[in-house]
Amino acid sequence: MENSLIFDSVIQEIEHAFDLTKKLQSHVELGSCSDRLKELVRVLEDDLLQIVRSRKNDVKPQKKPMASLDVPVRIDRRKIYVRREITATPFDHDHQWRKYGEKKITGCIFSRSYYRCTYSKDQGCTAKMQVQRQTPSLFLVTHAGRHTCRTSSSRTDDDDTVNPSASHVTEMTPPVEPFLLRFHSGDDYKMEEDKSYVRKDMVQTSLGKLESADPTFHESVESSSTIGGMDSLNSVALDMDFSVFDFGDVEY
DNA sequence: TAAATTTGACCATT
DNA sequence: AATGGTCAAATTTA
Repeated sequence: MENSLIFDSVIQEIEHAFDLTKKLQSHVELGSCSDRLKELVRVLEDDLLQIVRSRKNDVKPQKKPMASLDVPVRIDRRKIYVRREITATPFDHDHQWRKYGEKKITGCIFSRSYYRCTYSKDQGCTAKMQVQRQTPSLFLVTHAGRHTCRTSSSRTDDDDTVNPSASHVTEMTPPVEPFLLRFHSGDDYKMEEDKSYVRKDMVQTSLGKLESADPTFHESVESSSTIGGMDSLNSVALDMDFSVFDFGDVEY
């Protein structure tokens, strides 16, 4: 029980390292670094990728990793229940959400989106949700607070319990088509789809809705001929379906 | 035209 | 000053 949580946390850290390495590699590839250095970074990235991939061969944590995950840990009034999960399908069919903000987060490629319950106003429901796209196909979803609203679509629940009857999760369509991600110089990034780069401001990332980019904004590729691992990342990401990896209380 | 989203401003925290 | 969360006016969508 406890172990699966730790296991997932470690994997999470490695994935983070992998992401950082990709960043490093893009800088190295585009810069005037020695071939030796470029090679080293490639090896590093490959090694991390292998570790992430090996996860599939290990014992997967159950869909319901911990009983305690289902029990909101409430300490005091200043803290509210928070649950985080990484998923390729950041949908919540049981509740309606209203987006109220979007923010560029330092160190993150994609913007973070902020949602509150649609009925927060008329029913005083305080449930909130953040969606942070981390890779082309994975989203970190942070739920904060519990739904107190009563609507036709929300069932009995004292929800908040992670309740992915496996079918409910797996039958959902992935929010976006797989596509490649590459970094450009500086903090800029661009999407690659069919050998074309897409301008950053053309990319919509709210709740998995990815608006098809305007073709007129495509640019040709110059230097980044082979940044390996990106294809691999895609496949890895798609292999990793729903899993809960963390939870905790957060001050508000 | 009501509801939902977008987006820069605003604010609190560090 | 930088950062992240929220507000709210403008804009888009159904």
